[in-house]
Amino acid sequence: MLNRSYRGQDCSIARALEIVGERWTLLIVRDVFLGLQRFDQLQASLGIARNVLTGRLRRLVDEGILERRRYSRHPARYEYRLTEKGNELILALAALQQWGDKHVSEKPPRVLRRKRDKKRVVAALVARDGEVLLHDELELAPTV
Amino acid sequence: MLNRSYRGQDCSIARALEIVGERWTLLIVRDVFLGLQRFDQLQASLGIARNVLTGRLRRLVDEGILERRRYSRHPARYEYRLTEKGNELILALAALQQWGDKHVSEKPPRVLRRKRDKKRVVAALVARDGEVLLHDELELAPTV
DNA sequence: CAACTCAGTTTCGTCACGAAACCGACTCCG
DNA sequence: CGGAGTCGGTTTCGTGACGAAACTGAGTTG
Repeated sequence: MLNRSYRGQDCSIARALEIVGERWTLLIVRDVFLGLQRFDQLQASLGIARNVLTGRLRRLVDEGILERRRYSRHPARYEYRLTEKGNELILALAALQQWGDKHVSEKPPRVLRRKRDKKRVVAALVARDGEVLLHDELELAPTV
Repeated sequence: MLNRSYRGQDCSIARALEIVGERWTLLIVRDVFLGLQRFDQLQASLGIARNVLTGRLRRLVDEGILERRRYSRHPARYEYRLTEKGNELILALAALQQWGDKHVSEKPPRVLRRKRDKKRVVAALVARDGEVLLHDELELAPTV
């Protein structure tokens, strides 16, 4: 996906995709969440071209999704961490993962768990009373 | 994003993004969910090049996310509907929207509501006991 | 019968991407 | 003390996806 904007779209989905909708970007966030934090680790894991990785990391840092921190001077070496803003993308990743598990993967290779007791965790749409909803009970309404 | 695959990635997120991670694709799904179902409506709403829209719609139909149905013969005219598989992407869209609402939009232009009582609905990560979780309580574990 | 609608297709130039080589600072090994 | 290796990139170059706009063809409307 290009970094071009979706001009004329007054929509949070479009705004979000302008930032994280480029090719590779969400996979980089996934890998950093999984613990890969250095340039060469990411490059090896993703098989992404190095110049493209450079660009994506720079963009993610500019947008406040990743934080670039030096873990060694002499020589200067850097690693990337998720910021709070970056961590909040986990929900979207989980939703995509669940959809992929159900519709395109044979066997889900990874599952999301609660650390405390290792019980499975799912992404869902919930009302304030805790009810989990299906799509036909939903509507997307403009705010007035 | 290109329609090229993320080769060598055994990951449902990557699998999902191979299908819906191309530029425009998720915005098309959003618009169809909002009720825009004809070629020219989508083209006008998105400002997408017509040849690109043609390709995206074809791909979405091939993948079973949209269904192309004739609503008029003489002249033959078609509209696009979400399949069940397509409807299940709403959760991922909602997650992206929420992230965009919080981090990049000034005022959320649209909200997700329960049809029945118009109460707000949110995407969240929930354990089986109904507890809503934050990212630091989560881990992504390989299935054995 | 001319203008308009709808759902595309064709053409063409540009720009983002992928591959691979290169670079500079530093460390490790013999 | 010299050569290989590591890390985090940058540079170069060819290809292919995209954007813009014109065109098409079947049918409808005034």
